[in-house]
Order: sequence, then C-alpha cells, then structure tokens
Amino acid sequence: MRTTRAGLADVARRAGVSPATASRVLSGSGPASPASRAAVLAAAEQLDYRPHPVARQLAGGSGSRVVFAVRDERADILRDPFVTRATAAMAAALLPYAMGVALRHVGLDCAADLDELAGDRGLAALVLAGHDRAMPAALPPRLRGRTAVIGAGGADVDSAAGVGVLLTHLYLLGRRRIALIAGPAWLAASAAPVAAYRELTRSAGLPARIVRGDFTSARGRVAARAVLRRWPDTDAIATVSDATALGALQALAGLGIRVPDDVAVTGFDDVPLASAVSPALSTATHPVEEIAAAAVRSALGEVVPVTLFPSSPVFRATA
Amino acid sequence: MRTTRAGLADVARRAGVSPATASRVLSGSGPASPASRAAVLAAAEQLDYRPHPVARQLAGGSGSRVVFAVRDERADILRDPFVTRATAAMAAALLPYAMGVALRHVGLDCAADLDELAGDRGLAALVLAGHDRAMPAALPPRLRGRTAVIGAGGADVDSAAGVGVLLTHLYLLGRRRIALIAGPAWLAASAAPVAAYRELTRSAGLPARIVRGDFTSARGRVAARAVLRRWPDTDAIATVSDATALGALQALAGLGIRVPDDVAVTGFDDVPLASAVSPALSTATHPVEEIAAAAVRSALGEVVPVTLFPSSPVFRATA
DNA sequence: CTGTTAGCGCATTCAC
DNA sequence: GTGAATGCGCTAACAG
Repeated sequence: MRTTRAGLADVARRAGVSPATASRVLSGSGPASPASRAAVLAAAEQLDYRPHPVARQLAGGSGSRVVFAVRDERADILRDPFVTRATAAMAAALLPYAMGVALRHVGLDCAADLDELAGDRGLAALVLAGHDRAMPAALPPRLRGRTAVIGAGGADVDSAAGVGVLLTHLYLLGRRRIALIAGPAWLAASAAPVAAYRELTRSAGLPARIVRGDFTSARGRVAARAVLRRWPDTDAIATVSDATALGALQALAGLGIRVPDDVAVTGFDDVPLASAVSPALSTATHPVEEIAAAAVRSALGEVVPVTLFPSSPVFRATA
Repeated sequence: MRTTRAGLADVARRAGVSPATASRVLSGSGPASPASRAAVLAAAEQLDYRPHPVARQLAGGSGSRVVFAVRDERADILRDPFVTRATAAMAAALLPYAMGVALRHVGLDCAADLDELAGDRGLAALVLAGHDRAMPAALPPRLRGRTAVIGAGGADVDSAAGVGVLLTHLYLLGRRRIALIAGPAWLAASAAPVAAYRELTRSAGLPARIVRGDFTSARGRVAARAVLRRWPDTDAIATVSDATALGALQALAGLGIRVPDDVAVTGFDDVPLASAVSPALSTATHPVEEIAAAAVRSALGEVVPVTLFPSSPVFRATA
C-alpha cells in the first residue's frame, strides 16, 4: 500500500517523459506525440493517478468554487424550494469538476455585493438568479465571462410557452375569466409569462386580470383573495409558482370555493410535493437539474447552447 | 485603481515584517507580538488584502470542498426536499470558509465509493447522511476526523422527543389506535422514533401498529392503505416524514376518510409547503439549517457541542 | 517572537 | 514535440 498518492512527477518518471509533457497530456491541452501520450496515459493508469484539484486550480488561476447568488428582497429566499433544488443540482453538477457551490443571498441593490465577489480570488464562477433586466450588463469586469444567469436571458425555462399551454388548457376547460398571479415586477423573469397571458387573453377576447405575487404561499393567499374580491366571477387562477398556487388553494378553501369546480388553479414548477397534496396540483414541470447544470457549465466557460428549457404541463386535479 | 490584488508579500512589506509573520497574524495561528500584529492588520486593512483561498488550501493541504454524500437506494434521493434543503444550508454555511459543497449519491453498499472519496485530495471534509449503525466505524482512515454525519450519532434532531410530543398530542386528542409509518429499517435514524413509539404505546396500553415507509409520498400512500386494511379502526397515523404524511393524506382522501375527523395525521420535518396544503399538515419543525451548518463545521474539524437539535411540534389542521 | 528556507502539486512560459 | 525553469500565493519547518 502506497502511503502517499502518486503525483504528476511520478507519472512522468514512469512514462519516461518530463512533468511538463505529462501535464500536457493529462490536462488535455498542448501538443504531445502519440507515443508519449500513450506512455503517460498508461503510467497514470497503473499508478492510479488523480490530479490534485487544488494545485491545479492554483497553478491555473481558476478558483475553486462556484457561488450561487440569489437576489431577492427576503433573505429567507435561500429556503425557497426552487433555490434549494437548484443549489443541490449545482452541487451535483460540480462533482466531476472537483468544485463545490457556495450559496449567498444578495439584496435587490447588490452592486456592492457583486464588487465584493469580484474581488474573491477563490471564485471560479458566479451563478446569478433573481436578476432584473439591467444587471447582466452592469456586472463588474472581473466577473464578465465567468457569470451565468438563471432566468430570463440565461439558462431559462420557456415560461411563455409553459404558461401559454396552461392557459390554453384552462380555456379548453371552458374557463373564460382567468386571472393571473404574476411574479414581482422587479424580476426579469416575470415578464415573459405576463406577456404570454396578455397575448392569449387579448386574442381570445378575455378580460385581463393580473395581480402581482412573489414566490411565497402567504402572498398567494393574499393575492387570491384580492382577485376574488375584485373580480368575483373569476373561474380560474393561473400562477407562476407552485407555492403561490398552494396559497391560492388555501384561500379558496377558506372561502368555501370548490376547486376545480368553481375555480381552477394552476401552479408552475412542479415542486416535489405538488403531486402529493390534495387536490393534487396541476402545474408545469421543469428540468431544474438540467437548468442548474447548464448554468454552472456556462459560468465555468463551457459553451452551452442557449436554448430555452421545456415547460411540460402536468394535469392533475386542480385544473 | 490597482490592477492586481495585494498579496501577502505586499502586506508584509508595508507592515515592515516578513511574509511569515504576516501569515501568522492573518491566519490567526502562531505567535506574534502586539506591535507587529497591529502593523500587519493595519497594512492589510489599507491594502484591502484578501487571502487567496486556493493558495491557502494548497499550502495548508486542506482541500477546497466539502462533499455531501447521501446514501440511499434511490439515486433521486438527491431531489428529496430534506436533501436539497440541507445541501443549500451547507452551501450557505461554507460561504465564510471560502469553500463549496458538492453533492453525490451513494448506494447502500458504498464502501468502494467511500474509498474513492478518501483518495480525493481536493476533499476538505465529508458529510454523510443515510448511514446505518455500522458505517461510521467502517470509514476509511483518511476520512477519519474529517467526516461528520447527519442523523443518528451525529448532527441530529431529537426525533424521539419530537415524535413523542406528536404522539402525546394525538393521545390527548383522544386517539387510541395510533399507527406509525416508520422509516426504512436500514437507516440508523429510523430507530429512535420507533423506540419512542413503542415506549409510549406500551406505557399507555395502546396497540402497536408499525409499517415501514421511506421518504416518498408514493410509499406513504401505499403504507397508509396497508395500515387501514390491516387495522381498519385506526384513528391516527403518525409518520416520520412530511412526504409520507402527504401521501397518507392522499390515500385517506381516496378512501373517503375525513382528516382529522376520522383519522388524524402527523408529518415530520415541516417542509416548506406543509403549511400551504389543505388541510394544513400538523408536523414538527426542525432547524435543518443549523443542523447542516453544525455538520459542516464538525466535519471541518471545529469542535461543535454534540447536542440533539430540538424538534418543535406545529399543530395545524391534520391533527 | 521573528525571519529564512522550502515546499504544496501542477501549469506554463520559453528555448531547444 | 519536448524538457528545463519559473511561478501560483501562501503556510510550515527550522534556526535564531
């Protein structure tokens, strides 16, 4: 049993080449003859060589961790199901990179926080969520090229299409007075669903009933009550988050309104327990794991195709 | 504007001491005279010095990331609400350490995986969840002292007391035929709640009705149906996970059984949406953020008091 | 208590 | 295509 792990020097020696050559073939960059390439690979195999991630990061100057910065008014956004799920997904995606993710909250006015992050030499990349339209352009120079964004303009779900399908479904169900509990106005990602809603209601000749929410169920309760107070004949409520939808369901239950008989409800995101509530929530499911992984890879400099991720409707009991 | 960040050498030069002394005071370890300490601190302040985490980790040989390994039969345990929440909490707790967390699943038989982790020189610490009783003792030597465990024997919630309070509550509600949907038998953390249940039913002269579940709502549905088939007069179902409880609620709804009138139900953990379902779930809330932070700190070698974290009942609508 | 001397393990200039 | 130096930024061992 070897007491200490084989290093690059050991591999090089065994392969009969210099450490530089060994480094070139093992790190995949730089020229190398087929012969020495094979020798190095074989030696690495035999010695069970594993590069030392930290040394590699120091020498390469790349930093060792990804920071996931979530912008929101509330600090407890870090407990939001979407945030925890995305964080876990990044943590899983970073495993093969020998890196990890750190999580932090930043307020709506976060220029100073971003500057601080820009000065962190241990930072490999930054993933940002909760941005508004102006932020990506206002990033500190040092962060440029190593920042990815989750939501509008970055790794994003096709929320316009997703909400569109849900709204269409409600329409086909015979609903004609559909309200939307939208996301907060300061959030860039809020725009697409609202646009989709406006477009569909306009073209179908339906009234537009929009109320702002956030991503909490408490706000969903309040918003649903507001909707029914203002437009008592509402027969469907679409939302842009499951938490909001569940809050709305509670409000409706409290008002003695039957779901979906009197009012249909749709969520968005398909949180883990959306299928486990009763009535089970109709919503749209999103590949959050893939989105988070794409964001991480993009932030780390890989070129990932900038496609919108699909939003697939899941029709359960509430709509 | 300085084009490159101040390094330790710059600080030392400005403070009129050697880099070694500067390192000693800035890293907090090693002796230093009050005079040079003050000088170094002042210089660091003026230069806005930030240590380079990666260099520090390389020189110190400490590794740069924490791996959270979750042991379970299913690979999609990584999407479990508790796991994602704990992962996010660790990611947040690691921010000040300039480290990050990576997430990985390991199967029930994970000796090989642990060996592989032991060979990773970038690993600062390991946090393990889903262990059985034998695992902590069977850890590879290299992992010793830098591994912490979440659940029985490590950073754990006082689940015996927590379940005990819930059961007592059910008893005080007049329930006398209380079933328990327990955790999987291979899990060390499953033991305490079962013991508490057995103790309480025995001392109160109640029948013991135990069924095994896991942490999915699907299994909760099945288990609840099994309970009612086997003991049709059951008037309460206690569980050890909210997902299980929500599954049970669905099963009961499907059978036309009223909650809590006919059968009361309790969950465990207070997932974000437990309060947002209707009927709202009675459960116990746990400081997962603190637990995860304690696990991380412990794994990194800090001495954290080994206390059980409190389990606080939250009585809502289902019990 | 302090400075000097060596590395930590690898990537990357350069010459050859 | 290859090897010999040099450096990444800091900590740790030693001698003073």
